[in-house]
Amino acid sequence: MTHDPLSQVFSALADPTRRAILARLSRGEASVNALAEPFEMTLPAVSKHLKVLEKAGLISRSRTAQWRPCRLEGAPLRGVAEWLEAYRKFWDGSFDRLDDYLDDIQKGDPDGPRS
Amino acid sequence: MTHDPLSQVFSALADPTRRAILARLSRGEASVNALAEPFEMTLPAVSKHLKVLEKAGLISRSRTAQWRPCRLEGAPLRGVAEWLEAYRKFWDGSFDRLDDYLDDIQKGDPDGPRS
DNA sequence: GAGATAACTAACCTAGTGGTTTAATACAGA
DNA sequence: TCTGTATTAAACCACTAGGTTAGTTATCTC
Repeated sequence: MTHDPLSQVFSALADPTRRAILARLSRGEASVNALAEPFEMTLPAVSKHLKVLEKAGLISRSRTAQWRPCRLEGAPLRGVAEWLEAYRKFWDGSFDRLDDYLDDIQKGDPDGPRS
Repeated sequence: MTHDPLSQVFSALADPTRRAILARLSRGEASVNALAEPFEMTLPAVSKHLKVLEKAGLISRSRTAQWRPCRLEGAPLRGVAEWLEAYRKFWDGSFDRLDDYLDDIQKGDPDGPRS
């Protein structure tokens, strides 16, 4: 895997188990055991997922006795949001009519539909 | 690996070459050769990246003679935006985190912070 | 100190990814 | 029909990812 930050974040999010972990953490800190409970897989597997999330900056871990509670860190998602914003016009329905209009008046544009 | 749509989209976006291809396509349709030109890698490698993007629904391909022009399809990004929106309060400083957090606790939604 | 509990590491397996080279396919034009 | 161009397919390789089991470390409690 390429290790530029955005790629790491996208890669971390490309797994439903890890997204479920983030969803759980969005409701508050949780221990590894608590996070692993809903899944069929073993604890080391969950531990690996957590390491992926941690390397992407999406979670942080503190230490309380033998527990290492995980906390959601949303900051990397800002990069995703910024990347996504550049493409908003390609998926946001409220732009559809504008796109149609531009397509209409730009028929035959050699550089493409929206150059 | 996982074949749920959102995972496929995130996975497709987790590669800088593929994101660069999307950036290029955001300025209009392009042939495979044109898309491959900025990269060091061989043409079959680019062709594979395009296949990944196509399976994720992020591009479509038409046929004009021996050319297979690619076009950006933004629809799958809406799913990303919706997923991301649920976490906005964790990265957008303009949100009042405590209020949102309390709202979510009261809803007791198990699937995510705001879904 | 002796368990019990929480979490991690190590070693391993299978399958997938990203790249290559070489060969095949599809089409345009002379 | 032959040739050049655009693109994909096949076979292969090194590396990574996601999972397992078994063993280790850290800490609490008795």
